[in-house]
Amino acid sequence: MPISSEKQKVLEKIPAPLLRWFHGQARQLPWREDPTPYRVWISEIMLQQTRVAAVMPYFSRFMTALPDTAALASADEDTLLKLWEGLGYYSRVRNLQKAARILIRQYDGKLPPDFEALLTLPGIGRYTAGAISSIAYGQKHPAVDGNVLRVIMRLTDCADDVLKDTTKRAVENALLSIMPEGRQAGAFNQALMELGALICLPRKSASCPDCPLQDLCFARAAGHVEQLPAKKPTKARRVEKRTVLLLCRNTSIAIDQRPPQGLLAGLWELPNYGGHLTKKAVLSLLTEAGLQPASWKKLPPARHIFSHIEWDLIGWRVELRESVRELPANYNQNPLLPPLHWIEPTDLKRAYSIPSAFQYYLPDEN
DNA sequence: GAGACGTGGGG
DNA sequence: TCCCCAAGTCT
Repeated sequence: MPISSEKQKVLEKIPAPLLRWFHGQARQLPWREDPTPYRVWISEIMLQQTRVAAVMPYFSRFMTALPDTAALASADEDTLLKLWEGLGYYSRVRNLQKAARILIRQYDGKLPPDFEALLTLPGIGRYTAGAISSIAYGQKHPAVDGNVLRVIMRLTDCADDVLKDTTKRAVENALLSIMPEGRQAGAFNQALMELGALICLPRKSASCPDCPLQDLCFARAAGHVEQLPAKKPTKARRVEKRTVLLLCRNTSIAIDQRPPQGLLAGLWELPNYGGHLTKKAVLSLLTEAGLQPASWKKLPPARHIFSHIEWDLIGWRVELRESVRELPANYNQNPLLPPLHWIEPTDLKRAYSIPSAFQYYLPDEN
């Protein structure tokens, strides 16, 4: 039992000062202006593991391009990925469309108000289902994200591992018993998150003197604020050496499309290979594919950090012979070289989604 | 339960 | 430079 009855009593004192603070200090955010179910849904998906500042431009653009579930359900893959390019966790946008198609088929194109029904939709887990049902529909259901976890673990001076599902469930239960009904349910959830985002910040960044709940906070009283929330240490990410090729032919460059599953699924990329390839190795690769290098330039090394992988990158810029107008018919039979698409750099920006992992080797903008 | 899944900002 | 982390979900 992570939260004693004594602490549960204190939690009961939270809603009033918290809501008062929220109504005075809440940020004006695009999705708060007109919190329709669709807008709340899209914003919540974008906000998963992603900062408000990063989401802002994506949200407006997305809402303009795909203003409702019908538009989302019928959007083509390229449009979808382009709208998400740079946001990361690309399965989110695929799930968004899967869910939209389900909504069209089963729910008259609308988000259902019930937590349980929302939970069945792809991409919607307990947090998001709680957020949509409370914010858009005024249903009394908690929405426990990283902010809320931090706030509650501190208020109750609880050192349970917040990465554990049982901890999250316990917090949901504690909140369910103290949160208000109706319209205020959504405000309460947002207020908790807002407090975590603006005041009850991680580690040394916490601004306890500004906190509307400072007098109710057990961690503050015990001097434990900086140590909470507790998390099991993260495992080191694995390092992968890769070699990126910037292949140029006249004004065009070569890109290929990543497989539909896994890391950066379906996004476009510069051709790249495991390991750090020597010039000789790249030469034999290209020669086997029937391509004729004319000039070479070694590009500076770069490091790209994903959540679970680290790419240790080197790159080669290879100018192909202009005389090679047509690619050899067998080039895409070469298992070493993926099917290449030769495109103008301006078209790349216009129509293809490229993960930021390749930014270091993309031709300069101008 | 643990690992896959991105990116960029801030201390 | 390095490390933490941000409105999580799926397998």
